[in-house]
Amino acid sequence: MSELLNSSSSGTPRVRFAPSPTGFLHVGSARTFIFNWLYARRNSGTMILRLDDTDVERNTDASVHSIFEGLKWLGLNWDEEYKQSERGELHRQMAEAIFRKGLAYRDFTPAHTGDSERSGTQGTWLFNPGMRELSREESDRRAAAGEKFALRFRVPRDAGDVVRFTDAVYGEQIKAAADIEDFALLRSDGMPTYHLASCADDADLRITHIIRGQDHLSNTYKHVLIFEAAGFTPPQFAHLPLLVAPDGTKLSKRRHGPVVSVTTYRDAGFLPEAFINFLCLLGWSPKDDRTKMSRQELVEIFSLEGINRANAVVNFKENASSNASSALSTVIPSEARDPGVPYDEDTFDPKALWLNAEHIRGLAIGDLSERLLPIVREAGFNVTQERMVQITPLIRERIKLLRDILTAADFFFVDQLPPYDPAELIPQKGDAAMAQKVLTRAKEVLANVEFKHDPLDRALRAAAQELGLKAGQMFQPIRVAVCGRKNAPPLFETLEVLGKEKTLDRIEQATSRLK
RNA sequence: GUCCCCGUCGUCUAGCCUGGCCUAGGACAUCGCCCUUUCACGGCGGUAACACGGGUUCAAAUCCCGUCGGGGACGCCA
Repeated sequence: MSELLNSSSSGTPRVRFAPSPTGFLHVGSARTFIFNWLYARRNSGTMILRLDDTDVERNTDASVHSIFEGLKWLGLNWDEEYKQSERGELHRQMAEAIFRKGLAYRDFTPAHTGDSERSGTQGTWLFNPGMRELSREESDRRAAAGEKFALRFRVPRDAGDVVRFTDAVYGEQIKAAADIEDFALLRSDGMPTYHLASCADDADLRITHIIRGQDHLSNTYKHVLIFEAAGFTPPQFAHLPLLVAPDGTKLSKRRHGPVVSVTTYRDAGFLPEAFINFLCLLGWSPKDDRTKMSRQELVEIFSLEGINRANAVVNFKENASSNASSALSTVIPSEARDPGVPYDEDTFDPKALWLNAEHIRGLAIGDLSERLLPIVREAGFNVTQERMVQITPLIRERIKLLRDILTAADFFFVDQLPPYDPAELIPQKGDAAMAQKVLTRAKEVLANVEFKHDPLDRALRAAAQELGLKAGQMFQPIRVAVCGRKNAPPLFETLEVLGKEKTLDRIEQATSRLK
């Protein structure tokens, strides 16, 4: 019944992402943003970004940058933006209103006292003795005398009192008021706490759906209390299962390293759309067999019903991440990083990698080459756009991360091939002499053939037959001579793109290496 | 310690609400085969899960209870 009233009266949804800028944007936060965004876009709603910067001590500009940077990369936008620190007046007004109704009281207990006694005490702390019962007169007198106090919510204490709400994901939630402590609304310096500020803003901004991490599920009882005390109907809640590390604990930068930071994925060469796709599949399902989905597709099919309740593991390699890439701390701007330190593919969740490769394969050549070009140039190679367009089709199905272009197509970019083991030139069931014979013949043949796929194909196959070799035995030495390794794109296409001059030059060099 | 949440292949998940169509489906990873000039892509196939114990029922992954396991919250942090 209440659900009906709520949804019919709320009009278009208004959702918000409210990070506290105390660190880089991490993957869990990004997912929360995405789910909110998807919900807003799906239902023609409004997406609001609110910086919950109430904690002056811990907020940093760098963190705000990191959040914006991450969201920008993901291509996620928002319609309204607020800073909680600029809305203090609103928060105090709500506190005042609650206090005047007698639903909050002043607590003159000095701050930071409960720490040690709490751990020693059996059972839950509920309130500081003596404060909840203080008469209004005495409370006013002490406040007027300038005594510092925190404002606490007067949680109902009658037997049988309960707080309840319906969560779109976790269903009916009921908790005995006796299990909720008298939480603070205002600190003794007059600043609002998170609970108060958050609720005041959510009410003021007419937020209709609060979609956030499940770590807030038990805070929600307090929020319901605040909303109701201030005379507002609480919004709808939808709590998301947490993203956890392979060890089952909440993702944290300290413990798990850069794999929890969004910019790490960007710098490693993930496609934003693939990364979004991956994140969506953690804790949400389209309920059919689809896995690869475009942003548009996600907007079309996203719904709160598809969210599940169990925590989802981001299956990265813990050791690899903390050792191999600790130097790549995401706090350091990308320019400052050592480009020589490669991202280890093994650190990432294999499904993220696969999805990325899947999205890469789905990209048009022009699009992909445009994304590849800056990476290649940043690595110090001089490559034209035209050339990149030629190379791209040869590696599109061979890379998982954009940065893989650097290792997959290196031989196109350099003048001189890095040293390789001449033994690689020797074909299957052959010897150095055979390799020598192949390369010598190849040189002659290639000197007089048009460097296009079909003529190359015909000429080299014919040469193989002449020499009494299998095609593979013919191609392998040439491939290694030209690419510097056995595993490479198809030979004829490669030769065509590489050109006659470089090809002949490299074969020449290979023959001398064989000696 | 108190309260809350969760528990299907190694991982992400479908199925659970509305018991039978589930000898539990898909995807990634892994293994094998095929395709093939290498690699990759692609195709085909294999290994692999209802945490456990009790109920209820003709019938339980699905409903109930308990146990165990995991996670989260209990701040004048957010």
